[in-house]
Amino acid sequence: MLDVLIAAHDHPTAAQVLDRVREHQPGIGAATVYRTLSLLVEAGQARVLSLGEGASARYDANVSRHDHVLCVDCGAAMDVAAPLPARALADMASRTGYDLIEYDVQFRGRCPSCNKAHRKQSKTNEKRNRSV
Amino acid sequence: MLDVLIAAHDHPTAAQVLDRVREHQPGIGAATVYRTLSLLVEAGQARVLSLGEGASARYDANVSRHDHVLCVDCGAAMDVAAPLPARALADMASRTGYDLIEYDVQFRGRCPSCNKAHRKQSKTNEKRNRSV
DNA sequence: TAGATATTGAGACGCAGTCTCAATATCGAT
DNA sequence: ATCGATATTGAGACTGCGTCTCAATATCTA
Repeated sequence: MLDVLIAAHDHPTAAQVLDRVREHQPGIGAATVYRTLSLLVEAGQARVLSLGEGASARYDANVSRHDHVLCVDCGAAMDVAAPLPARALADMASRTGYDLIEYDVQFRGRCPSCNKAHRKQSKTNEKRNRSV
Repeated sequence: MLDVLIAAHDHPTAAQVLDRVREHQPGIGAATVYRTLSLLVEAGQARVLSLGEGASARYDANVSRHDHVLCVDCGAAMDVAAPLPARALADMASRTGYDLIEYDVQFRGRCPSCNKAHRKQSKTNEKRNRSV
């Protein structure tokens, strides 16, 4: 199960993890997968990401500190590093009075392919913004 | 309704917004509030935040770019500014090939009061970590 | 082998949010 | 003012994600 997560570099949702695990182990129950996922997170073997508000939780086997770039159209997520200087963290802590544990930066934009589609879209169709 | 949001500085969830609106307008339906909230967001009058994975969406009338510090215990959120240098954004864009629209930084930690409670907790009870 | 304990899967459940649709309100023309 | 067209509303059904419950099964220990 961790293997599945490690093999996946697309930050799958729990549902996707479930599907993939089922390919190897057809009978497995959803509860088990959700449970195990939580255990992995608790044990520090995986992380949960909240990428975007309506979106469901996504899992990442990359446990080291890193950030994400997220495509607003297709939802693709990629890892990036955008470390804040240690000073910034310390400043933030003293400024807010919080005891800071971690942070991450989330960039939102359009991936190259969605970007292309988007330009075409808005050229042919300036006013209407939903549908097809 | 926007007034409610502007008056609220605690980044309320949709449900909280609903409650508060109902104080002034008892008969209002949930659908209307959710709808209006989405409209406000679409119109750029409000923002949605995804603070933490299991959490429900929270709304913020502060539309300018800013970041958040979030308490992992009580969920309190406060605004902070942690602007990235313009260079960093441009670098990130060229490095990833994404067309970046926005970003934000999310700090997680413990607010002063939860922090106090937490220390006391872990002193009296080092092994057990859940329950009372 | 027998009993105690832990893990599992099916399905019930809960919750946030969305959709549907009939009822009501608003607007515009006459 | 009156009528009809259009837009907005609220109640409640519905959906999807995730959790809880619980009986069945597996594992472990003596």
